[in-house]
Amino acid sequence: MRSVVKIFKALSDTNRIRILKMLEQRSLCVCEIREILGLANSTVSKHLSILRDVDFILDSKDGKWVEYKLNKSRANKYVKRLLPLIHSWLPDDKLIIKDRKKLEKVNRDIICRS
Amino acid sequence: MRSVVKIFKALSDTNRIRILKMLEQRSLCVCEIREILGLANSTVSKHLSILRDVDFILDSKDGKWVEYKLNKSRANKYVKRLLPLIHSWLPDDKLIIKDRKKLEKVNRDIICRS
DNA sequence: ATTACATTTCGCTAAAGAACGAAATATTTG
DNA sequence: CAAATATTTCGTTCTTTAGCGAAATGTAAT
Repeated sequence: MRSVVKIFKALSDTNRIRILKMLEQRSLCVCEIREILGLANSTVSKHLSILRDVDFILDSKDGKWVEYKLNKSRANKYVKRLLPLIHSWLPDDKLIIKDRKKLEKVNRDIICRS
Repeated sequence: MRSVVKIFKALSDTNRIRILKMLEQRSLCVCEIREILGLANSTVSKHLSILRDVDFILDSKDGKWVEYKLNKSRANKYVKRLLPLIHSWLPDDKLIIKDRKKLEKVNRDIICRS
């Protein structure tokens, strides 16, 4: 029960949904996400830890960056079902489309100076 | 976007999940749910309005009671996908099983005196 | 090893959400 | 119509959560 509620809580925030939809396009580091969402680094890091805690995303080291990507492993029974649903939803959402446009131009070597 | 987040928010509360799982068994009025959850009438009513607002449940009049039931109409694209998932989840949850046991004995003609 | 820099943790503030009781609103039945 | 009762709305309190900046941590490259 606790874990189900926790999963839904993780999904009940606009910025976390935006993050998941961005990660459908490609892996991203914290500062790239910060740039697109327009939030503080610490806030983005918190959102990512919430998503990671319920197995929606995985992290790995890439040079000085931490790469975040969707967890497609199908190991978590809830994530396995919910990720495809989210993937199929919001195809025409203005905000999501705008995020994806920005995503095409973002280059972590340029924008990452905190 | 707003509606997706709202749907997930509606699902991110233990008592609302308990209500949905109870309604899988049968239709219920507010005071029956109040009895099983052990919450105030007004609190239960609020939870029900949140679930109804996102189309998870429907209400109808039955004598002096308002009957709540799951919305199985498949009209809402999000509800259509999520209700079956929730139905398949938590089959062994202690709390859910206990709720269902109580449900078998609950009689609205007896317990509904507020 | 020192510097640079990406990320996380910490402490705080402001907004949102869950809970209650009491008052208001039906609605049924005498 | 009046009394009874089921439900909703309102106002309040307490807890949780999102957000920030600053400090701490960790890693890479000079």
